[in-house]
Amino acid sequence: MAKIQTTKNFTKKDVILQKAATLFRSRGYNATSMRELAESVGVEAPSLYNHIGSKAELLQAICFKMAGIFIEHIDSIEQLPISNAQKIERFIRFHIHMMLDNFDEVFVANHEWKHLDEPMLTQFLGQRRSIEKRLVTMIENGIDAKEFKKTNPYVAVLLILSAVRGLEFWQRNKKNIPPGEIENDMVNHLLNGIVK
Amino acid sequence: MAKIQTTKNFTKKDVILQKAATLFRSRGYNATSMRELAESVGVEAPSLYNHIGSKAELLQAICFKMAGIFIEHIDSIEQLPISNAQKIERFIRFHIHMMLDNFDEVFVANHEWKHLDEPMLTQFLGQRRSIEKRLVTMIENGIDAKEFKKTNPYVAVLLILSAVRGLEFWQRNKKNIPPGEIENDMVNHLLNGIVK
DNA sequence: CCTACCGATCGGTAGG
DNA sequence: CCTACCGATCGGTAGG
Repeated sequence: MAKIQTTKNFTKKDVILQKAATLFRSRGYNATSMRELAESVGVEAPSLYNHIGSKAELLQAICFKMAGIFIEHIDSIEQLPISNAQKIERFIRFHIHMMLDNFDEVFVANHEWKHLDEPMLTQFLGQRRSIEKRLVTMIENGIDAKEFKKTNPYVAVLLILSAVRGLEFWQRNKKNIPPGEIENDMVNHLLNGIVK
Repeated sequence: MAKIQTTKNFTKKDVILQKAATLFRSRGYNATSMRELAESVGVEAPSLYNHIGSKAELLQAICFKMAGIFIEHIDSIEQLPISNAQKIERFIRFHIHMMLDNFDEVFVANHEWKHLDEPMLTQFLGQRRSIEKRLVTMIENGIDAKEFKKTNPYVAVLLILSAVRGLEFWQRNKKNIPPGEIENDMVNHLLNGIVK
């Protein structure tokens, strides 16, 4: 029996979505033309519309796919029988892995969502706020349980999310530091600080 | 002798620049049309060109003005007779104040710089890298002086810069927390962590 | 999947 | 500072 060929299990739509993520990330949503996208896919611009409905639809697909992945991860974390500090640490590590492994898509969801049309814009912001709220609750619970110092939980969550998001810039600099070292240094910094 | 009127010491160009910063921040550089900008200034689009050279020039002015302010601040900090940890703390507080007081312009310099034309793009990235390098040196010196824990100094600098930049999102949420509390909580988190 | 082409909108200029 | 208008480019459609 021959081995089943799984290498090219991507539909044309998948390819378009992936190329769109790369272009939206590097040039921005508005600055990316459908002609550029078509060229990067290897067809003429009108041919794209045999696989997709519109440019806006591509942005929506990317943003909601990423939001869904984060929500799913928080769902799973919340049910674990571990301390709040450990939950936050898990989330930070997951977020870092997402940044490193799905750079283009996470970047687009983080920066280009503002070009979503209504009502998706409102819906997306609602999902993001929900993620933030659930993290805030973890911090609050951790403060109550004396795991964390007293601090404003919203400030802490925003600081953590933004700090990890900073790995965007890393991709450009590309210092050759092993990813594991980056991850551990960031987790230590965000949980325990850098001052001796 | 009448009191000299200083209230409206802004040139039309200043007004245009300020409105441009607000629009570029909220809608993005490419998504902002000169017609929108004109309307927000209160003239017809072609009239803008009596005061400015091009749309690209507006973006340049904003980006390099911000870069200049940060470079100037680091110049002053480097010469102070204080510890490296204190220098980093000063920079963090300065950065926070910039985020809170010059939100639109800092945001544009942080996010829309990628739409700069060459050779300004290269020049801007050079200035930014220079700022990062000088902060890295402060962290390195602090590690050598046993003020900071051993950690990758590039990771630490990127984490700090990105974390403070996260105040962008704050503006949207607008929880009513006094700015002083935000500032102190962030400084403590970035220097000493949140775990007890 | 292509060629041909659309209406809309863009940044910017001419001329006064 | 305006009206009138330009060439270029955009997202997307028609028709095959």
